[in-house]
Amino acid sequence: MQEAVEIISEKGLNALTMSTLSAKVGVTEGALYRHFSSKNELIMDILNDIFLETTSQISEVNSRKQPNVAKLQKIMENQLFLFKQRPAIANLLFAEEYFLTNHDIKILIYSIINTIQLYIQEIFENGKNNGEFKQNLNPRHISLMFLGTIRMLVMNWKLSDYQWDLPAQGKVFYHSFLEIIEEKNFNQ
Amino acid sequence: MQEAVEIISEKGLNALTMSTLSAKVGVTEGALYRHFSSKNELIMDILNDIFLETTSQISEVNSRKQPNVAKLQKIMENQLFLFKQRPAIANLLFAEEYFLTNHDIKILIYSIINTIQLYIQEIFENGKNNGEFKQNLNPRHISLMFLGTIRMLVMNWKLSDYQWDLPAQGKVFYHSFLEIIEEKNFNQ
DNA sequence: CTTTTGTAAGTAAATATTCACATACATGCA
DNA sequence: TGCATGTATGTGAATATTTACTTACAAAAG
Repeated sequence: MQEAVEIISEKGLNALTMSTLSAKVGVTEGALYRHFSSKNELIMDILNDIFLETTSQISEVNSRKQPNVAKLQKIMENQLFLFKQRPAIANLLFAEEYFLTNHDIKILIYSIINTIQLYIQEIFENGKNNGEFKQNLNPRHISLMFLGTIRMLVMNWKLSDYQWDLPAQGKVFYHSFLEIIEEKNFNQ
Repeated sequence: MQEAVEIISEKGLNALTMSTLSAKVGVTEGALYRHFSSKNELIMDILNDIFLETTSQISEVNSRKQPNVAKLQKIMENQLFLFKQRPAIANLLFAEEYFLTNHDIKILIYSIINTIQLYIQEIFENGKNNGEFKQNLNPRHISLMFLGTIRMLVMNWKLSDYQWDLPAQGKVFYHSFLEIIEEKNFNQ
């Protein structure tokens, strides 16, 4: 699974075939089928790992005793750092198109993104009740905008051939984002 | 090219092969090569059409004598309507992952998205100078957020199997978006 | 009679998956 | 300790299918 993630990170989803994977691992293709009943199962196992890793990271941040503004920043930071370290994660999470014909994988990606979105929505709800964020925010909408911004950032990053630092740019964007959603009169 | 777009709309990018296309058009595969030297050329020709169509639509809106708030709404409306009518356009524009290994196509997609982004950035700049939008907006950042929101919306729509109306939801989102960027004291 | 457009039948390479067979290793039993 | 047995893991070769693309030849059209 690690080697598969590496292939995707380096050469994209299309490059992940049972042949290239077996070559990279150093076994024959048949050996792979001792551990995964199909290529789809392999991909779904990887996605499940990403699911666990991402959600545990987010829920850890979520449980902290911090302002919601700080939580949000930390989540964005973590996520972009993850993408920087292992671009395959972004490749997989942003590849609905690729798995259009594969129902199970599509559903899995959907539930991952959905779960993340709900976590973030919760932060916006709390921050709104808190008085940290403006009262006219729609938590659901703003959480989707937040994720959309991250996605757009990652897309630009990929299309630029990873020429600039993703987490650093993320920070800049986060401040722009905060600028428009934060309640200025808020005092801790 | 029309038939190709239809295949992508109905069954996704993976379903577009020279074989399926020739069957749909009603000719042999060889005949396709009388008109397109390669599959990549076919895709790039389609992308170029989308480029022209989209940018001409946007620049038409841009040239109107309207508040920038209205321009922005019209552009979002047009774009989502386009995606609704021909989902292939969204499939193609949001498939960087798919074309990761194909440099020319990647560049083309990049330049399309970039051009659109710049158009929108201009609207934000004008609206800011105008007093329509808040003065603390970063036009570049906010335009990417705007596009990211559209993209997220389309992604959710696709993952939901097109079960809800994209332009209608877009309208709702646009109002949420406006809520946070609009200068409330602005009078035409 | 030359150019365009088509066909029919091929190509080689790549794809995921399967098969019969081999090896390694741990466990249980004499 | 020595041997048998079962299970996990590997090999190597083959499978059928699909892929983009090509080629030799024919009709059609200006």
